[in-house]
Amino acid sequence: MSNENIYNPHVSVDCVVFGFDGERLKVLLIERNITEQNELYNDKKLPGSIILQDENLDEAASRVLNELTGLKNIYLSQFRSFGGPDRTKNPRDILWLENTMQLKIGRIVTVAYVALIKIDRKIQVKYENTQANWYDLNEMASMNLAFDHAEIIKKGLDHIRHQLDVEPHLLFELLPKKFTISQLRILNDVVHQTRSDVRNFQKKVAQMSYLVMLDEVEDGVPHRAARLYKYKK
Amino acid sequence: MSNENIYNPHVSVDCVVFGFDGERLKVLLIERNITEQNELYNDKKLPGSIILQDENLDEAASRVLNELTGLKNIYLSQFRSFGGPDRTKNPRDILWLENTMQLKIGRIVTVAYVALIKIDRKIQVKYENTQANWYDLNEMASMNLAFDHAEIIKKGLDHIRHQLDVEPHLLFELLPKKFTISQLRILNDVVHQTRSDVRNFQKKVAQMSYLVMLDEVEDGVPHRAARLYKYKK
DNA sequence: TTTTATTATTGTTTAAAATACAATAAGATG
DNA sequence: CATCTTATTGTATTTTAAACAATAATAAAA
Repeated sequence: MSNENIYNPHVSVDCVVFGFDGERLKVLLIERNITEQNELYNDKKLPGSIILQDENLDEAASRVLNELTGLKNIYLSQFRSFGGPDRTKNPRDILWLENTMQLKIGRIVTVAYVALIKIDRKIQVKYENTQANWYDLNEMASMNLAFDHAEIIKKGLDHIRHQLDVEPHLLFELLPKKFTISQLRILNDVVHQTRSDVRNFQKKVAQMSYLVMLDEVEDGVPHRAARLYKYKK
Repeated sequence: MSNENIYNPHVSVDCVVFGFDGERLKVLLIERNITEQNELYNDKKLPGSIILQDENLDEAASRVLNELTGLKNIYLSQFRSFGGPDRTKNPRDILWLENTMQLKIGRIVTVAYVALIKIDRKIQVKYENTQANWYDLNEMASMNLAFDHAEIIKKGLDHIRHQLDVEPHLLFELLPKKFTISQLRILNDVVHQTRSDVRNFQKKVAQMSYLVMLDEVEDGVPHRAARLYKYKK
């Protein structure tokens, strides 16, 4: 079809965008509505799409994430590709793809990216009928996800856990600009699946020269307010 | 062309296979001979090729590596994809692809794999005109490599360095079945780009319950022979 | 104002791991 | 037997990680 000149329908990108709500890790998903035999069916998918012919993979990921969520200047990092011949075999997915893309779709190899962002960033959808929302990672099991997106999310989570071991500074991408040491500790524990000691954690933090204590405390808590810090590399 | 039914000419796999010769890390490359305007031109490429339509990525990597090197039962692990629209723009590469594949080739996204193997494994090429050899990683800079294979090798090396931090047991894939502690230490230093202390390393080794001391010593050295060990998980 | 409840903040002791450092033993060769 | 080369081994020190609880600050309730 004519779109083949613009799109490369054999390769796509998908973005696994993580956020942190103060207690748990969340992932950003797009609502998908499919009418199948006059029944409205609703499920979720990762922000992703096929690439353009004249576009490298990183550019494609940034573009697609922006088109579907309005997010800009997000540091996306490629972590894995998924390309089994069966990943585009679900009739519901095929139907949706052909409706959305106006293209005959065969096998698609997708290149997956992860990003860590502050959960309060504004999500602004550009197309009607599209909606993007944060979902709890613990609820993935009971959620209807398109294609092999459940597997992609799981692998993405594995990847950031490793990545945050290697580059601990990336943690601060998930926190608000001003945060308390408790927030940092809870996030750290969620990511590493540990329960760290409050005093020992404080000691570690004291050695982080890139952590700047502010002259402010948190607001709106019904008890003693904690001091705020910011990250400065 | 008719091969499109069998091959998926938009996606390929490439294998970065590492070996260790006792002193340095090596990578396995395929010789490539191209006749260009009656001039014979010689360079190297990674073992890799486009995938089949009905084949997942891991299977494709195993198949292609076997076809080009005779290696079987190699643990290949995917580490990154490369898909810039310019990666198949070199006329020499285009010519070679179309001659070899009998296909009109456009843009190809390649999914790259790494493997660690014992350098004494038999390499047996199945096609005439093809040859596979080990090359020193330190000589990459002065070597003619096809496509973006220089970059892929560099990223592959980065990847195994990280991977070996996380799973140190993978080191033993690179050593012969029986090895000395010196060999293990030198390999470890090459991989981590360190110079470890002989005594401290011995101490670490003593705690590795999966290292079995054999009742044998190395052979053919013009000085005191070192004891041999084997790895047993 | 006082009491109560809730979370914030802070040190010390002990155990484990990493580092620095060199003398002696074993075997090969002439 | 003397010499050369590499293998093998221990101790002291520093650094890092882990275990463990009392007091301070503030908000809310009495």
